Amino acid sequence: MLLVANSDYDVAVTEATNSGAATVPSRRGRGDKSSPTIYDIAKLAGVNPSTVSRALSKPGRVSAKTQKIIEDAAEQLNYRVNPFARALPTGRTQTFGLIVADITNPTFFDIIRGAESTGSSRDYTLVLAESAESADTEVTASRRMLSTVDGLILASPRMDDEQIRALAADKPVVVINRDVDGVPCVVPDVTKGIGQAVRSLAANGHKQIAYVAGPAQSWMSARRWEGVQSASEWSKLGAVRVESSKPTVDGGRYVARDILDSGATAVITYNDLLAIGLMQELQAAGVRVPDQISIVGFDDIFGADFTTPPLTTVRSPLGECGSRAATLLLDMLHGNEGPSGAIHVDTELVVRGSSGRLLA
Amino acid sequence: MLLVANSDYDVAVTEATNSGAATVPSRRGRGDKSSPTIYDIAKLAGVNPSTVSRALSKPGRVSAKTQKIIEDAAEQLNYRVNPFARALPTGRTQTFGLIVADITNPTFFDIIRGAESTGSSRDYTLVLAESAESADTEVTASRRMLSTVDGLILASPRMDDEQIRALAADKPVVVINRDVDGVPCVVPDVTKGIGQAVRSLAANGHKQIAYVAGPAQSWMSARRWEGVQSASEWSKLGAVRVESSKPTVDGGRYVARDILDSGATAVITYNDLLAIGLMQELQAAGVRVPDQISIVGFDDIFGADFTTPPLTTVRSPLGECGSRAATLLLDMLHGNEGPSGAIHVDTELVVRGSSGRLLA
DNA sequence: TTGTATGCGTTATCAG
DNA sequence: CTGATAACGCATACAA
Repeated sequence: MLLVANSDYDVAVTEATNSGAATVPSRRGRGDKSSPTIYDIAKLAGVNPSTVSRALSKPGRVSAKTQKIIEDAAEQLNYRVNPFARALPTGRTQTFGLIVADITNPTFFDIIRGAESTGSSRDYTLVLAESAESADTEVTASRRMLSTVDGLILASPRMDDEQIRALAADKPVVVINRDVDGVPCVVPDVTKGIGQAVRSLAANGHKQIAYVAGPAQSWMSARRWEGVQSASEWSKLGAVRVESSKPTVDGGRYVARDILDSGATAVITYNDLLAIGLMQELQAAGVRVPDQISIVGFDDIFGADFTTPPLTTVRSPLGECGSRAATLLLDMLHGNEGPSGAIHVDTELVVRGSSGRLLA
Repeated sequence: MLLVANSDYDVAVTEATNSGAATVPSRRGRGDKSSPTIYDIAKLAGVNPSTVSRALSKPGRVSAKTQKIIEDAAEQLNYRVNPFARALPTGRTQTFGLIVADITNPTFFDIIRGAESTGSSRDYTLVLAESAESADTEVTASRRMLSTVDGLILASPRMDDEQIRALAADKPVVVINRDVDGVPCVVPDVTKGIGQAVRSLAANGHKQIAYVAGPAQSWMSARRWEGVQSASEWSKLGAVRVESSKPTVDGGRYVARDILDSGATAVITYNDLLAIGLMQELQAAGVRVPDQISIVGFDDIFGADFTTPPLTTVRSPLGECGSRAATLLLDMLHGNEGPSGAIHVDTELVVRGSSGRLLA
């Protein structure tokens, strides 16, 4: 399990000047080593610990005067709340979870980033776990995590709708990259991006286009295939679907043969990794990209522009998805009701060098 | 803050069969909603809660018979310890921290991965935080985190030695990618990899080689420059140092002009990002790689082989560094003394297409 | 508005 | 080997 620490959660500190000698405020009872508690503050401020607790957690439930006294004392002692002690009586942990299929997959990277940064800006700590691409470990990881966090974000979950709803019944849950009925979702609308991609391809003389599919259980892969089909129909292009073994660079390499056999002159892949592997293999076989075959990836991950030619891709605003999911979740944690339908974010085509005019 | 969840920390569960109807074991006093505690187990097992605690935490401090009874009861109730409640009296959190400069930097990715996986295998949860490349936020983040975790790993820290030692005085600390006196360190030994790189360059006819430096505060960048210097001397090559504005792809682009002006025909960069940006810019200017200029990166990050030609690079075993740092830290947490000197791991040259024979 | 008393789930100390 | 009981640090009903 991995946890991303937010940066707040303690009283502002102006580093009490190391003034003179022995005025070190005496710590608690036993071994000096431990950090100050609300009891120390209470003693120093001349109030009851419970008042300190109120002053530091709830705002405005204490007189402005004592509020200031307490804050000053806290600052002077360099006080920080003990998150564990706080979590015990309240049940709230100021923490939310995010489950991804693979921590090292750059696709999830931006999601993580987005979720952690908006979480952090609202004093929440992100707890991260990966499912190792397995639906089973995904549900166990979720279950386990749910007992430790205040809410949960599921990114491209592989488990089935019913299991997701079961989790959502326990604590607030938000899903990314998939539309689950009855559960708040943030899902990129692929139609715009795919539409742009297919029209661009058509304008460049392509007649037959192939879609390299992702994992069978991937809800998103299905949506993307649908998008490619309908856009192709609209643009009067033929569209064929080619299966991949796994959504990785290697998976892209393995699929090169099938692409060649398909007769397509342009291909859209489920994700950028597949596109990169495919392009490498094609080029290694002497196929010129984009002169002979145009390649369009999906997501615009880190490194998509490292290739030669740089990869044309349908950018999915992963960072925004993570960020909006976190916002949604945090709002729910603060009493707001989740939205009824799914929240859609736009995708857009990023034209780089791997797609272009078909040369006879 | 980000936290990577480990996968254990609960009693094995065999999913009590949904046998019949109303035999749901009654939960605690009030609202049914909460999870079972050791009190529930105690009641069900007919023993005292404290005995349950002993049976579940310490091994062998309870009779084999009651041990089994308790474990069975725990399993039946689907019991999981409450980490917060446990942390309170013990101070131990089964958690360790990792501070990196930038979560999205692929260099740290493998470190994170390595640390989290070996941590997880020993029932520890990784807490991750980033310093946003600032020494100041780095030390505050470390301080804050130190109060929440059992130990800390610092990856490529920017703060100065004294601050690191101060942290290490509080709780176990391990440093990666830097040698700090008096603190356990895991640092790649660059001499081997750089030696291989320079000899390979020399063998390919290069006479003058440039090093593109990283951030001024980077301890590692200094070591790498030293390595390049001494290896060049040994191979009778000239070596010049070129400064970069920032250790990113863009930083690499900006430095292209200086490289051309330097007269070097081969360049080794502080990291792969710089190498990739440099290569892109050079190629855009019509320079052929590696025919006219050879480029060697550092680290072998994700995407280093996406480029054309694929990047030759000195691989730094980042994953192993993270893993060994975690092992070290966890050992220290379990009473073992930290090693006296730094632990060194080897680097090695990965020859790909961006380096080769110099064509007149 | 503030103080008092109690509980959160677990471990640790002491008896028995 | 096991049971009672007091912390751990904080929050909260309730009383003042």
